Amino acid sequence: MSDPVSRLAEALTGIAGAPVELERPGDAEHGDYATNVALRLAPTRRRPPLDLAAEIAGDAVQRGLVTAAEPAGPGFVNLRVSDAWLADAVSEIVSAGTSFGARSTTSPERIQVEMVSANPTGPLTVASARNAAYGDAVARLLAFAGHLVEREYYYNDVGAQMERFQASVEAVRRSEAPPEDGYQGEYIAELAQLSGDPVPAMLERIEATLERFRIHFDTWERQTAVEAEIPEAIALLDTFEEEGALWARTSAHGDDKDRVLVRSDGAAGYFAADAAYMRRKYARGFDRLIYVLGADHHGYVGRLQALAEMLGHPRDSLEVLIYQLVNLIEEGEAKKMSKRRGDVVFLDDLLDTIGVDAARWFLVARGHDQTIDFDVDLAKQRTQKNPVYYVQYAHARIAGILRNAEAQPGGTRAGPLAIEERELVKRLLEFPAVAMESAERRAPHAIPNYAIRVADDFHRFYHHHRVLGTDSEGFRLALCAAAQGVVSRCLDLIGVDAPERM
RNA sequence: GCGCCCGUAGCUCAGGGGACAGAGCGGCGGACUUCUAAUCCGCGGGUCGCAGGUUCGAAUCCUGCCGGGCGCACCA
Repeated sequence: MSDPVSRLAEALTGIAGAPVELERPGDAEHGDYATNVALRLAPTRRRPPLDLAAEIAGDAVQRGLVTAAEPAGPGFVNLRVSDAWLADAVSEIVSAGTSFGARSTTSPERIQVEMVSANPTGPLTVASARNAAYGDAVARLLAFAGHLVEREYYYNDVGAQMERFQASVEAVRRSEAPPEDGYQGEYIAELAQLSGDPVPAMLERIEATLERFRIHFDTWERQTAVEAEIPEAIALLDTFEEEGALWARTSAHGDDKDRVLVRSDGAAGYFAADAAYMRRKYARGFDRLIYVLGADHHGYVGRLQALAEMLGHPRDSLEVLIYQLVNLIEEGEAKKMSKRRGDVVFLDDLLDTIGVDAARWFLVARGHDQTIDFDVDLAKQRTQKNPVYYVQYAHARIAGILRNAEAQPGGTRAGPLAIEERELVKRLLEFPAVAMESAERRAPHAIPNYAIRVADDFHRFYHHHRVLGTDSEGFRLALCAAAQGVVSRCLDLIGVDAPERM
């Protein structure tokens, strides 16, 4: 896939003889684009950077790639593109439509993203919501980049936690107090109204919440189904017996220590289920497995990678994406959330309060390596200040213009492009690189960040220039259409609506 | 003790080798006969935790230290 900027970079690469990356200088004096290729090349070419820069600049202008190019600073090449180049770029964005910036990968893979996977012992909390918002945004980015992505939810349908949960519901049904270490909360009482196993009902509720959060899971995997295949998995592993237990020699594959597969009491350990589950995933034909886990699970990375290797798969075909936790702030103090204690914020409550758009934006807009302090009381206020509305507003404004337009986008412009027009076009042209890097780094927060910049440039353009009824109407309509496409794509990549009206 | 993450403006955070470090919020002051003022414009605000190192160049990479968060089960 190509776009105007990467084609320019490729052409310059041909001139320089080394990969050229174009950046947008912070200072307008430095032109539209700049490259540091001369600085990088200087040591190996044994020439002063500025000489090289001058040479590259000269060639670039001579070959008509840019209208101006000059060496600058310690050895940058500053480039200026023509209005015509930018206008052509706008048409290209418009005609590319929804595929602008898409399919950036050169090697499409079949990828499974396993995320959320919260035990069905209660409604989803804001902690799981971050997992969901982050994991789904990564999944969307990967799909946009050209991969085949499936989302999976894994849950325990047996085990101590589940028994406690079921016993808690049973207790309420018998009008008794919940067991010690049991679960409390209104939802337990609600489940007690129904008959039978509360687990399927809880799962239905979780799925409904996730769908409301605009996340659709392709598959749901149960622990019992996975556990049935433990023997097949163990057969593939390097194991040894010690003190009556069966161990996997994960330490030979980079893990800190070996892991128990079968306990001395004969019961299968959790790691055995991990192994069986992973074997099953690979057997289903995925090229890449992505696990989305909270920071409290970062200790799993080593053992999961070891497992992948022991099962005969490349270590890097398995990725564990770790995001930092969401802290609840109450009266200025961080509290660890506990579902059993009941001091949690449920995702549904958050959505009732601030809505899906603000919630998804809020949870994905900061880096996943950054801990989020979630202040319940501030959530509602914060929503009014949420930049998501700033971005959505840009989209709605454009929709309004296009609604009122009688002419079709495209066509000529009158006179030279205004500074606001040039800035907006260049901003839109950044999108393919932003989307690609965001996908490759599994860093979806770059998208909302970029979307703010686009909205910024659009609002500025809007304020300074009228679209309809001007001599440049055709071009400006195309520019609006291009901006609308990029904004709506950005919002879609993080699961936020792009409203036609606000 | 060991491992992972974080420390950038009053607050919340971007920036992950390049040219004077950015945004939002908050503060102050301006702009609506207009395609949506949920907008725009201006002002103020920073020893990029500390100390070394690598480099032509470090907020960015390396080492150590300080501070904060999260983990280190034959639990699930």
